[in-house]
Amino acid sequence: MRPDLAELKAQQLRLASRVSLEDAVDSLKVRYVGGGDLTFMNIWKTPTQGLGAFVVLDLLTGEVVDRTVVEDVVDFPYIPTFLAYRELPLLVKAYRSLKVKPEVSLIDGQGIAHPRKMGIAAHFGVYLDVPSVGVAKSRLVGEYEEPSPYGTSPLYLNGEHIGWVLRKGRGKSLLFISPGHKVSVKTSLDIVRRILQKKLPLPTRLAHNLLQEERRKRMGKRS
DNA sequence: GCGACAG
DNA sequence: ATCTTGTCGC
Repeated sequence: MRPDLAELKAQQLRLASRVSLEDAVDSLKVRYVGGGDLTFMNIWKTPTQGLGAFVVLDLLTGEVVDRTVVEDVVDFPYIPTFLAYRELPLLVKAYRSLKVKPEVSLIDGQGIAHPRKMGIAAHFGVYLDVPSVGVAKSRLVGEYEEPSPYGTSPLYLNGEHIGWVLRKGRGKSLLFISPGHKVSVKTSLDIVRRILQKKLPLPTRLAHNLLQEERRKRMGKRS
């Protein structure tokens, strides 16, 4: 598959103009928070079989109220800044199969912390018109000062404050947080801080665990 | 031209 | 992202 990157770039710019950074969610009142993630049967191969998962957590009771795993062929390579074209279809499929929809979705990857302000979390939010937040384990773009242990520092892109870098614990594990859609820069951080567990927000971590579990089940049945 | 580059 | 558990070091 030879993607037309110039065309996709133009599409990202069009979508970026539709992002809203106004809060449709209140970080203190939000009850249902979702986490979405993907895994691949063989990441070295494209196309390959992929699994997508979504978990919805009820912050009031601490219980998981819904979770789904879906499967499909993924036929788009990983190209930096075009991650959504590889992962969004499965993520959307997983989201749509939920019975209980979250009020806000946390997506593995960047929100507006992207060269064209259209990371996968922003793309997801605009595409479905739902609130979303990007949570990445490493940097794509932006400048920041090293956060002190247990601290947070702003992430800037061309002088604009577009997200946060969070350091959990004394090691050097960082978390890059930015709004996707219908969430402000400030609220994106507040939501994540409310549910941070170890290194990742709990719903994201649960989706990740669910996928690893599901992945090895299916690997055994097919080789 | 060179390096950087989410998952 | 995957291969992979316990183990060494601050």
